Amino acid sequence: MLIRQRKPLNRTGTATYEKGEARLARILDAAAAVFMEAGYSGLTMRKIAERAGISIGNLNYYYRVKTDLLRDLIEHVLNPYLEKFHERRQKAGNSPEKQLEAVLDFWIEDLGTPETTVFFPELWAMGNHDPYMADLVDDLYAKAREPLHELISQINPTLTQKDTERMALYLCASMEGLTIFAGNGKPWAGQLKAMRRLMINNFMLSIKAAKGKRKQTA
Amino acid sequence: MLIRQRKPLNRTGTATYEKGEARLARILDAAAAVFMEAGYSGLTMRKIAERAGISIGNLNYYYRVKTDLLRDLIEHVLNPYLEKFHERRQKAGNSPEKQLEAVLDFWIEDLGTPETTVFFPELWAMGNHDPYMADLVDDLYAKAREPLHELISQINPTLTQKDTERMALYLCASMEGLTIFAGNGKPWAGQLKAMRRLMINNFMLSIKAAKGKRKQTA
DNA sequence: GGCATTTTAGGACATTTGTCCTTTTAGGGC
DNA sequence: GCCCTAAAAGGACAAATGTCCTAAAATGCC
Repeated sequence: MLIRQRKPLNRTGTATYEKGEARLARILDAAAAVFMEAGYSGLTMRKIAERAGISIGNLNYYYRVKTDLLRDLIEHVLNPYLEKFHERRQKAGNSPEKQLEAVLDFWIEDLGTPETTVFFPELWAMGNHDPYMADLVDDLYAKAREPLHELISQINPTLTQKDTERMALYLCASMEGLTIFAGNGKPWAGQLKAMRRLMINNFMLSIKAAKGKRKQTA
Repeated sequence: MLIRQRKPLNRTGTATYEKGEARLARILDAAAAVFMEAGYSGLTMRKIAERAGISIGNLNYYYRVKTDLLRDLIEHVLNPYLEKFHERRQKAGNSPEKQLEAVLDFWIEDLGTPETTVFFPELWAMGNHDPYMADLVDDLYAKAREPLHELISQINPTLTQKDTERMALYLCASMEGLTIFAGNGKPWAGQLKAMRRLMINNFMLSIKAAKGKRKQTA
C-alpha cells in the first residue's frame, strides 16, 4: 500500500518559475480590479480567477487561503504609494515651503485617481473590523505623515513636537477627507484643483500662524 | 381542486399592530449593532435575526429582501444625525462665530462616538459601489453643510457664493477625515479635543483671511 | 368567545463561496 | 530523452446565505 505523502505545498503568494511569477502578478492585478469594482464584500475567489483568466483550482494553487491573497493585494496596491511619495519629495527642490507644497500637491492630485478614491475608503472601513487592517492603515499614514512633520517643523520651528504632529495630522485628515467629496466620480471632482489651491493656502496660513506667533512674519 | 391564493404580503418594513411596530424597531436596532460590529460584508439576515432574538422566518416576514432592510437601516441610523444637527444649531446663541463654533464643536465631538466612527466609513465605501448609497451620502452631507455655508457667509460676507461653498466643503472634509484618525478607538482618539481646538482655530483663521482680505480685521 | 389577520417559528431550497483533491499538462535540469 | 517538480484544470464538498413556504400561535375586533 503506497501512502502518497501529503503535498507539502503550503506556500502562499510565491512562485518558482518565471511563468508562475508572472501569473502571480496578474492574479494580484485581477484582484485589485475586482476589489475596486465590487469592494471587499464583492471580492470572491471565483471573480478573481475569472478576471485573471485562470481556473479556481489554479488560483487556489497560488493562494490556499483568501486572507493571504487579500494581504498581498493590499501590499501590492499600497507599496507604489510610499515609493511615489518618497520620490516626489526628493525632486521638490529647495525651500521647505516649496517642498511641502509639492508633497501636498501630489497628495491631493492623487486622491482624484479612481484607485485612490475607491481603495482607501475600503481600507478605512476594513480597519474598523479587522485589527490587522487597522494596524496596516496606521503604519501607512504614519509613514506618509513623516515628510509633512519634518517640513512643518522647518517652516515653523517655534512649534513643539506635539504641535507639529497635530498640524501634520490636520493636513493629512483634511486631504483624506476630501477624497470622499472630490475623489474620482464624486460630485466635487470637477473642483478638485480649486480645492487643492484653497487647502494648501489655508494649510500654509495655519502653519505660519500657529503657536509662537509672529516670529516668521516680522 | 382548491387553489390557495398566493399571499399578497409584499410590504416591507411596515407593521400593523403595536407589537409588530416594536419588533420592527428592534430589528433595525439589531441590524445597526451587527452592522457596526461586522460591517456591510458581515451583515447577514441570520445574524440580524439572532441579535433581535427572532427567527429567520420572522425576520423575513418583515423584510423579504435584504436591500430593503439595509435601506431602512441606513435611514434609521442617519435620521437622528440631521435632527441633532438642527437642534444643536438653534440653541447656539448669538454671533455667527459662536454659532459656527457650536456646530463644529458638536460635529467633531460626535465623530468620536463609536457609531459615527464605524458607520460613516462604511457608508463612504458603499457609496463607491452602489449609486443609491452614493446619492444618499451626497444628500446627507449637502444638508449637513447648509448651516456651515450660511454661517461662513455671515462671518465673511466678501466671499462669493462659490468660495463660500468651497470653504464649507473644506471644513466638512477636514472634519470627516479626522474620523479615520481620531475616531473612537483610533490611535489619536485621546487627542480629539486638542485636534478640535486646532481645527476650529484654523477654520476661523481661514474664513476670515479668505479672498476679500483684511476687511474684517481692520 | 369566535374569527380574521397579524405575527412567529422552523424547515427547505437553490446559490454562492472558500477550500480541498485528483489528474493532467508544462518546464527545467541532468 | 528522462525525471521531478511546478503549473493548471476541473470537479467536489461542506458551510453559509438569501429567499420562500407552510403551519402554528398570538392579537385585536365583533
